[in-house]
Amino acid sequence: MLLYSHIIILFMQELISKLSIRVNSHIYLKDPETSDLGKRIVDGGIDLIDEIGFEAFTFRKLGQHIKSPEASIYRYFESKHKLLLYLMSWYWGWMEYRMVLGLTNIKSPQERLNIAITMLTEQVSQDSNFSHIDEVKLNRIVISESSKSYLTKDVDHENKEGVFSGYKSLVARVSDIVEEINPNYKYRHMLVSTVIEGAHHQRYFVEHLPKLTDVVKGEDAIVTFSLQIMINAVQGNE
Amino acid sequence: MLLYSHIIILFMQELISKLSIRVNSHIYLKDPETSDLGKRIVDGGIDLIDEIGFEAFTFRKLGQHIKSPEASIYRYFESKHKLLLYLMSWYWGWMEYRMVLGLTNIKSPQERLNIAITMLTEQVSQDSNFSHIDEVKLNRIVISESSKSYLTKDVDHENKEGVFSGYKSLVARVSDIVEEINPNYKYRHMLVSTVIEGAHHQRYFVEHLPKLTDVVKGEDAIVTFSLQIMINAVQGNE
DNA sequence: GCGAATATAATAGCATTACTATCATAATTA
DNA sequence: TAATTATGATAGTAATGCTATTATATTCGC
Repeated sequence: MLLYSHIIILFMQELISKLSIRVNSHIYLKDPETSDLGKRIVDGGIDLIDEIGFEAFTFRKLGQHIKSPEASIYRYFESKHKLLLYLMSWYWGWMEYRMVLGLTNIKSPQERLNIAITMLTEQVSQDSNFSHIDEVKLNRIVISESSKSYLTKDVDHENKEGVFSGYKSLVARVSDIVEEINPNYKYRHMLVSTVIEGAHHQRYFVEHLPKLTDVVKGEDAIVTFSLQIMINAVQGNE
Repeated sequence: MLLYSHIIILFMQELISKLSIRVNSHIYLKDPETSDLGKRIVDGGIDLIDEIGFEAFTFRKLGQHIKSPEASIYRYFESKHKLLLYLMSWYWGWMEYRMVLGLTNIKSPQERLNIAITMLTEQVSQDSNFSHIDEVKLNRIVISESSKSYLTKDVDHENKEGVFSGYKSLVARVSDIVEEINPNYKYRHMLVSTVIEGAHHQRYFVEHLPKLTDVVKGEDAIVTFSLQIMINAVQGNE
């Protein structure tokens, strides 16, 4: 029986490794998943943004990094901002995928919420199922750069094109679990997006502005804190 | 008696209007409060960043806006990033000042926490006490640009110079109230910074990504939500 | 296997940005 | 009134954020 489920898991992994995360086509000019250069742009982009930060990152530098001309990169992405949107969108798509898998067959909504929030707020480790992308570096980029993907004057236009739908869909999915537990709670989307964004900020603060956070020995304080906030809010008396 | 306190308030306002918010001297090359041009740079900067956003904002455009040469602005601030730091630092200094005033003579720590969180999360209205700065516009800038002031590769260095001390001191002050109410709560700094940042993000979402938040008729949902999170966490059973 | 289409490389160029430098003139201060 | 200091006017430079052009690979249909 144990062996049998093990085989199923292997089969699923085989299946998953051939799947790719779908990213809204308005983000790119040419789908980077369809070519070797495209993948090198994405991988190299993750590498370089993680290393030097989004402000210092340029397509010229990326070109040097992956040994391809700057102009070739522009055939895939209009601007570095669009590349960032691509990375964020890929990340949320990947997260949602993992979450759906992690929640299958879990009946209790309380347990589902626990799993979802833990997944969203814990430190990410490498996922071998999605070949070429380094999820650990990507997670660091999400932590320090994701706000910049929507805090711009183009948000409204980009939002209309659906570039944030991956994130919104994830938030909606978790909010639905909250609703299942307590249909009277009025702020479920607020709660979920606050906890997700909050956890990212706190991870950044731990590294760079420790006075703004709390480090507790022997536990992942950010996960514990996030779970507490969620549970207290959903089961709250008000 | 009522008239007497009214006179005291007028006297205090008179006093305050002559005070100015102290900003860490590492942020500027020359204190903008000391000259007419300096004030025009700050005011015009607030105006223009609010209008076109921080990405599109340049010192050349600011020069045209305030009808002074670009090079003159560089005598006050090294870069537009430093100007942003200045604005954020001023804002937090102003907030802390208002908070201290708003909390004087309030004994109950619960009530103090309520007042502090309401102040920090509600929509800002014009404060005539601090002459030349438009606090409403500045609050919009804090909402949409403040994350960019620390999400850079220079954080650690800038943090060492004390550039973020205004924000940290405010967070510490509110965290102290939390400690007063429940000294066993382990995550007070996390809680406070999450709620402040979270409220800003939620205000942004209401305008631009409404699917990520909840709008409730007849109340300021962001303030209510923030207060609930605080109270639940501090009085939480865990 | 060959020609046609398509993708990439190599190179150039151009307007804007992010500054720095210089010098003249105005305002302040000793 | 001279000396200092602040501002204005103007220039210049390296890097950024692109677009364009042409040449060379690579892939695809037949």
